[in-house]
Amino acid sequence: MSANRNERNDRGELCDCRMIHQERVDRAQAHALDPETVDGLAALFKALADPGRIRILHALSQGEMCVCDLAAFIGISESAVSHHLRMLRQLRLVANRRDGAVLYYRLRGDVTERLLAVGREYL
Amino acid sequence: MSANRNERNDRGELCDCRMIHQERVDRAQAHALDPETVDGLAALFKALADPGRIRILHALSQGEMCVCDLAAFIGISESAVSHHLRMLRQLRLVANRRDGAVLYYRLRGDVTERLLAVGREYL
DNA sequence: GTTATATATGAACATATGCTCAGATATTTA
DNA sequence: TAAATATCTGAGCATATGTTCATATATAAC
Repeated sequence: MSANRNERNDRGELCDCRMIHQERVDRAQAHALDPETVDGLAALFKALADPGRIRILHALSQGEMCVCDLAAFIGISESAVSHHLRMLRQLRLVANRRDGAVLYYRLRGDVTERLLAVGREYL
Repeated sequence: MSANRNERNDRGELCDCRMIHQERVDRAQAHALDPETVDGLAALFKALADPGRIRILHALSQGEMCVCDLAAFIGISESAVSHHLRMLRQLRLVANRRDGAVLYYRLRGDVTERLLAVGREYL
C-alpha cells in the first residue's frame, strides 16, 4: 500500500504519478480500450450530448423528416439543424434521401434508439 | 406540400418557421420527450462524451480504484480525475467508499456498462 | 433563361468544457 | 500536537461547441 513514484505509465513513459495499487492499475491496463475505440465512443456520445440533437434523433425515430420540419419542431434555425445533421451524418447515425429539393432524413441502424432507450431507463 | 408561415410552435409561441409537412411535425410533437427528459439524457451522454471519462468508467468496470491509481492509469493529474469523478458522482454513475484516507470509486448501476456495450457494438 | 425554394457551408462570436494551479479539507502517522 | 498523505475545490485560461449570419449550391417553378 506504499506510494511508488517514477513508474512507467501505460505508454512506457516515465511519470511521477503516485500509484497506490500497482495491481489495480495493471488490471485496468490489461483490459484497456485502445485509443481508437475510446475516441470513437467519445465522438458517438458527443453526438448525443446536446438537447437539440437528442430531439432531432428522437423525432426521426417516429419517421423521416426534412430539415425545415425539424427546425419548426425544435424551434431553432434551419441552419443550426443542418449543422447538427451534418455531424450526425458523418457519424452515420442518420441518412437522407432526396425528393426534389427536399431532403428527408431518417435514423440509420438502431444504435441511436438503443442508446436513448438505455438512457431513459436510467433516468 | 406548401410552406406555412406564422404557425404556433410546440410551446404555443408564434414563429415564422417554414413547415412543409404539418402532419410530420404534429407526429413528432405527439411523441416528443418532455424537456426534463431531454436535459437529463443530454447530461448523461455529456458525461460519456469525453475520452478521459470513458477510460475512467471502463477502468472502473474492471473493479474499484482510487483517484491516484486512475490518474496514473489515464495519465492526467489527480485534480483532473477528481473533477471528472465529481461530475460522474453527481450523475450517480459512480459511487465511492472510504477506507482511511483513500476513496475507492466504483460504477453505480449498470447504465454505464450497457451504454458502453451498445457503443462498442456500433463502432 | 430567371426566380423561388430547400439545404449546405464557412466565418464569427458567445458560451461551455477540460485542464492546471493554488489552496482547502480529511485522515493517518510520528 | 505537527507533518505527511489522499482527495477536493474554485479560479483562471485555452480550446471546443452551438448558434447566427451571409452566402453558396441544388432543384423546382415560371
